[in-house]
Amino acid sequence: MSEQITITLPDGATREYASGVTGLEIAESIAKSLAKASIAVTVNGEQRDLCDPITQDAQFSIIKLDSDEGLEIMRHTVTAQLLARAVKNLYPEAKLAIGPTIENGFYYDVETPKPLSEEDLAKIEKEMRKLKETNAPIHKSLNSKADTLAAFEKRGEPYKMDIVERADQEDGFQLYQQGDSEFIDLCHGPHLPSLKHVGVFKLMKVAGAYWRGDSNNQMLTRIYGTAWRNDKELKDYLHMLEEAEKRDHRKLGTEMGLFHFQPEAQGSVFWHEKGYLIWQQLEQYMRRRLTAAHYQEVKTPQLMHSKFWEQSGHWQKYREDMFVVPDVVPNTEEDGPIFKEEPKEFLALKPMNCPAHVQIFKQGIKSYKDLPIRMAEFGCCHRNEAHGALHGLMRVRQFTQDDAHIFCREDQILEESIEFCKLALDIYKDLGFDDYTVTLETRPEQRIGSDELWDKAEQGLMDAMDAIGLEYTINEGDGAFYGPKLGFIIRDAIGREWGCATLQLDFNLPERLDATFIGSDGERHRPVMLHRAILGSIERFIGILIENYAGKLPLWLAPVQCVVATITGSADEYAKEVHQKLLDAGIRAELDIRNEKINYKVREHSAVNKTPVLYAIGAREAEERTVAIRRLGSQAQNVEALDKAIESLAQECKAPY
RNA sequence: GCUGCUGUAGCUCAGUGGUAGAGCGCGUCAUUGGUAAUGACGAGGUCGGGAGUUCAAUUCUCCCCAGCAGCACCA
Repeated sequence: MSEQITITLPDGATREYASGVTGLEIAESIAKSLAKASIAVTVNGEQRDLCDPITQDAQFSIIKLDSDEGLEIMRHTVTAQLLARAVKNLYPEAKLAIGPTIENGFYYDVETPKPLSEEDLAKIEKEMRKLKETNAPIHKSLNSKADTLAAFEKRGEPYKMDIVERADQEDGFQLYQQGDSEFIDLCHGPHLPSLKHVGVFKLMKVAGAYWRGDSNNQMLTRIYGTAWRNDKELKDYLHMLEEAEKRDHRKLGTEMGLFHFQPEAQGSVFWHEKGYLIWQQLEQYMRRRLTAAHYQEVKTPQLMHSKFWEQSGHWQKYREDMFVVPDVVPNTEEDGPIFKEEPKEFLALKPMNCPAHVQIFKQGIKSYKDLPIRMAEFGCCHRNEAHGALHGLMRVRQFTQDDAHIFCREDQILEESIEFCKLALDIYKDLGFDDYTVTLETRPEQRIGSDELWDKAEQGLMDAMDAIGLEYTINEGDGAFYGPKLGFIIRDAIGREWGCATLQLDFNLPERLDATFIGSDGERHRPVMLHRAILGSIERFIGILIENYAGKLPLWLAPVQCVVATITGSADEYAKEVHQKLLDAGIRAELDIRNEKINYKVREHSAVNKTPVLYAIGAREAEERTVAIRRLGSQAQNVEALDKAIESLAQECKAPY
């Protein structure tokens, strides 16, 4: 086989090699040092092992550990080779499932007779280090389905066998092996050529996970770990984790006295006055934006009869997430049953606002000239979320959506979608989020409506995106049961992503609930419904804001914008006057004339309460009618004349819209 | 809902088979101070709930409940 192939390097240079040349050989032919640093290669856009033969002309590049791909390959090797083997060494009866890489690390799912706990991690980690010390080379073999199954059967690995059995291919199964050890792992690769390329790693935690992600299946132990090129990278990462923990809105919310939860109302928020001030600022800001965008605000019932939800389809498709209330007078006898009679009629708390909005639309006769109707509601919804899903403000059972439904003609979809996207992005900018991605989520298995309607709906959203030039990725099967949706995902200050805004195109509900308008032809037509939200849930969005700003909210959102703190009791009277002037100027201000030192007050209002502005008032300020201004996060003190200071602060406290 | 871990003062957490401790916070007093914790004293707890083992349980066992992490789900 002396056929020649042409290899094109990233810089465009080409080189000739005999067919069957390996990535390692190519690297060696370029430079010995390069070969040493290589851990894998990319051949025509596909990652391959260094030892894979290349048999046709190819675009070729070398992957080193210093690239993102290289780091991911290293993590992959750490989990599949070190972690998996360490577990098998320590617990020979363990069964291996899968071990992929994830953001910042990796995990491996294993089944052990006794679930592993965090205490086992140190032992496993030690074993991993021992294995790494061997610096063993990693070999790969290609195997037929039968041989692969036999190999895993011999080792008692039912999960691996399941993966192989479900695979489409008949051969070419890649098995990786360290040196001459008995241990093998199935992997699509590539892997490091040798364990000596492994950097630093740390096992983080264990958690339960279902085999194949299906809650009907066996629960496995998932071992999480992280791996980096060197100690510094690991340290930085651990530091970032600490930072995320510090920003936890549950912790900050408690410290700042914003809200609390208690067991009798799990998943529902007790908003304290300060937390509710944030809420009101946000809600009022949204209301101003919606009004300016020609939305009309409405309010609809919490409790509605099951017949209503049957019509909307929620009773059939969504009932397990709904709170259902029997329409029966409860029994008041002591120790008696709660209900004397078997309830026959049921009401349900609304989990969504849309069907109610259709009812408002249906009152009276609508003309094509009335459309679009943009109906908004800060709608309080209840959903019976699984206990384990509840998480602070991020996932609650009672939440308020900044919801709206746009009833329009088909010819108005494009413009309405475009206007919505512009509005959403502009609002995010005001709220401090500039970084976002967009997804299109298509028809799920559980759905109502014909395939033709779904085709039309999905196409409609794609057209709108194309018209604005917004890039999007498609998530198959993630749509709502009544229509496809567009999702806006914002990225916060420490790089975490949150799905918030959504635009859902719905041809189904108007039909189900028989909403019509009279067209220019005098005939009845179906309106299209665009379900849309920008914040998503106000509760959750406040949680995101708190974490994004680490509690240091921008002035216009801060529950207390300015604290007037006295240095000495002799300044109390003047401080009271300053406080009143701030209130008169519409600034949310507090007065602190406690018998405490200024150091104490500064710490409390800054570090604990995160108040953006502090006016320190001593005898000097009272004498000169000034204020000493201190900003959150700064040591600087600015002395300004009282009236001037308040005037500019009032200006600064204005909401962005 | 599933798996694992946790539950002690308002908060953060020590601790023990013989009914409990710290720091912060809170209250009182002293202190009137100049920018990220002034000092002293004091009050405050059926040790998540129930059952069991035991002479004795906050401690050990079991069952519930709740919280946390992850899974599944999702705004």
